[in-house]
This record gives sequence, structure tokens and C-alpha cells, in this order.
Amino acid sequence: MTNSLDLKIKKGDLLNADCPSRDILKRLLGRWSLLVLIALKQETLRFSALRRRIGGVSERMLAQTLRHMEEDGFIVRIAHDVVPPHVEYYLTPLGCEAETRVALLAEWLENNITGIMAHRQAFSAESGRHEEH
Amino acid sequence: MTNSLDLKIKKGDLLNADCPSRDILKRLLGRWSLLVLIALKQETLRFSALRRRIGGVSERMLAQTLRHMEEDGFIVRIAHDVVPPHVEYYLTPLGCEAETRVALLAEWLENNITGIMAHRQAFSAESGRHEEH
DNA sequence: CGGTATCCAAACTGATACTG
DNA sequence: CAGTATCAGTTTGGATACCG
Repeated sequence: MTNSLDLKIKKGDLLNADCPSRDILKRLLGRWSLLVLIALKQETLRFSALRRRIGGVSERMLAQTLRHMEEDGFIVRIAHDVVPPHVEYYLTPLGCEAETRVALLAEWLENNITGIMAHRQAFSAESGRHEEH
Repeated sequence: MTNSLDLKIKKGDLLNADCPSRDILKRLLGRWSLLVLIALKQETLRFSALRRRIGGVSERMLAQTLRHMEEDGFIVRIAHDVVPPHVEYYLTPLGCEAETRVALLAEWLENNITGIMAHRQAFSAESGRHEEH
């Protein structure tokens, strides 16, 4: 059962350019995907509610992101057949698992944001005195 | 001490477009930053070694990524003043912390990659029969 | 060896307008 | 309400050539 195909999907191969994880990673950690995961934590939201929740996202980008996430199995899209349209999104079990990992990262980041910003400023102040970008 | 400035950096505000975390997130989860974190886990590497380790990265992108990560305080760059040049990179304590969070996500992803890929194929097979995009 | 400079193609993004 | 279509601006990314 350990044929050549298994070798292409072996664990810990993210550093390999041919690893398919790269694709998923790109979508999972895209600018908006991560925020969608967090926004949908524990609750079902409609398209417009989601858009209001996630500051700065355009209709186009949100729609595209949601389609990709549905395609990858992170969220479920339910379109009720009424007028006006009523569409709901919520996380799949897989999406929930991803959300917990992403949330850990996000939480850590928010707790360390001040220090990071400070370091960035100190760094550019000391080494960027002679070059402006 | 709870003035208006604190309100702009309050926790859990990633969904707000004005939250500075957005900037950091963009860099931390960029295409290559995450791989650099993983590659430098527990070891110091030189530029070219890092480049060999991370499949598919160009010199330009690696250099840019490393500069950003140094600026944000995730890595340290040590340039030994010899010919030929010898430059080493390693994680700061902050970088290590980030790495553990990122590694959790990466590990989970690699363990679930098969299921995700399968879902994606099944999804496009069932709903993409009439449109090829 | 460890980069930077330049050029160019492709991808991403948002504003706007439109549709069922 | 929940999108899609189109267009234009910005960013990203790689190839190549060059430099200290």
C-alpha cells in the first residue's frame, strides 16, 4: 500500500513546492478566509450580516472567498428559495477545526500586536535613517 | 488609563478594518513567511540554505520576506563580515511563539489535506458540470 | 555568497453598475 | 437580498542581470 502516490502526500512536506498543502494554505490564510472563519464561529450568518461583520471586505471578495471555502469544505451555503433571497453560511466540522487553530494564532497576534508594532518602529528608526523605503 | 487610544487596540478586534493586526497578519501569513518560520524552527540557517529548504521561493521574494520578518521582530539577521559573505537567520523568542501557533495549523492542514482535496473534487464534479469557470 | 535593480506578466482588489 | 460583470488600479511574483 506504500506506493509512489503516497510519497507525494507525505506529512511534513509543506516546505516542498509540490506539496498540495500549498494550495489549501493559500486559500485558508487568504486575506479574508481567516476572518470568515472567525466571524462564523458558533453562529450562522447571512451574506450581508457577514459583510457588515468583516470590516472592509467588498461584495466581490466576500463572495469569492465564500465560494472557495465552500469548495474546500470549510463552510456550508444554504440558499432558501424565497424572495427576497435568503442565504446562510455556517462552518462545517472541518471548518470548526480550522477555526480553533486559526483563532489561537489570531488571539496570540492580538495580544502581541503592541510589541510587534513597537519593534517595527524601533527597527525602521535605527536602520532606516538613510533610506526611505 | 482607559482612554480612547486603548479602544483602538482592544482585543478581538481583528474583524474591524482599522485594527492594526491586519497588517501584521498579512505579513505573518504571507505565502513565504509561514514557511520561513517552519524552516527556522530550532535551527539557524544561511540565506542559500533557507532558499534550498523552501521549495519554489525566488531570491527576491525570500529576501523581501526576511526583511519584513526582521522588521516585525520574528527573526534575527546576523551578517558576518567576511568574504565571501556569511549571513545567518534564526528565530527570536517572538518568532518561536509564532512558529508554534503556525506549526499547529500547518500540521492540522497536512493531516487533513487528503479529505479537503477529495471534497474539492467532489464539489466541482457535482456543481460544476454546467460551468467550467 | 547574499543580495539588489529592473522589467514585465499575472494575480488580487475594489468601485461601480447591473440582475434575478 | 445576494450576488455577477466589467474595468481599472495596485500588488505580487519570477526571470534576468548585476554588484559588493
